[in-house]
Amino acid sequence: MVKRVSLWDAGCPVARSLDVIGDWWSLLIIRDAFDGVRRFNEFQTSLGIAKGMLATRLRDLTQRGILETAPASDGTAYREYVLTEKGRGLFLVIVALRQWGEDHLYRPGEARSSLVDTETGAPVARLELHAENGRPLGWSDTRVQKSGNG
Amino acid sequence: MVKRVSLWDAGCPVARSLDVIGDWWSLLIIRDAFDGVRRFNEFQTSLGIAKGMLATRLRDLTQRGILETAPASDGTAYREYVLTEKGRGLFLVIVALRQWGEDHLYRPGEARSSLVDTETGAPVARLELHAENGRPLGWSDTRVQKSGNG
DNA sequence: CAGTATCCCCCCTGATACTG
DNA sequence: CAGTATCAGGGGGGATACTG
Repeated sequence: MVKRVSLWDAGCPVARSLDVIGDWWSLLIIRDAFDGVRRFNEFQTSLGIAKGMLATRLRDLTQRGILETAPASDGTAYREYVLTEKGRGLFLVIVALRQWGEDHLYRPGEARSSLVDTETGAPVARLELHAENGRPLGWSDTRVQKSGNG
Repeated sequence: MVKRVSLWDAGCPVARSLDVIGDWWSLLIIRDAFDGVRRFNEFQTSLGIAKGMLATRLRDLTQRGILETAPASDGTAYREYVLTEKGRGLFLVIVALRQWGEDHLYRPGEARSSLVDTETGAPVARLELHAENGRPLGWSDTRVQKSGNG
């Protein structure tokens, strides 16, 4: 972000997404937002981020339509930061990152958080890609069809 | 990466993943690798990245077990960079980023690449989260169960 | 609590030149 | 082609102080 080189115009949705949220802090802020964090100070202590950086990131994410501010729910004069619908659309990105981390970045038995179905308390099913007809698809079963850059 | 602050130890798989691939260039390199890019120069021209940066990133990703080098398939003395199984595990992260970009970052009719089923040529199905029993799950139907930091 | 303002360093990143 | 080496800059990012 505030990118020296922008791949926005490359015609690849992956690059364009990264242009918007592809920096270290943004996705962590968004992750916290999904976990119910709403206040400036909550983000700050949760992430250990410098206040100035946090203010900048919060402002950027708001300008990009990923967060929006709302009056504080506790009646104080402060703002709260909540995900917009566009921001909530990033849920699967977070889930995919979580799944990969669980798969490849932990030693067996090492403590970690997990995502569960609120209704049953059971872990959610693994994320999978499918074809139109429901057939499971691996990376080698797909191809990027270019109308611009892939 | 080469992070001043590391959230590796926070017990959150999302943070740990971002610690490994959470910078601008890494995911773009990985995206290219999924698209069949293998050679140093291919990456360089495809991304417009500086050679020094590319060399560093390639080395980092290799050290982290996401890429590995192989002898050039054309018989030259050079190396090729290919995804390991761990690297291929990032497929769904790329797909999720692509889907979000398509959903929220393009004007109607704007040219962009898309992911299709090689066998049928049809676009892949939308990525979705499900419960153990197959019920579709939205972000509000889930909860992060902490055993560490969420 | 929720920021803004300031200072400052370091490293990310690009550009260029050089080597095998 | 596939890198390595070196230089230079800009801004990401932390720390601290200040304000409402």
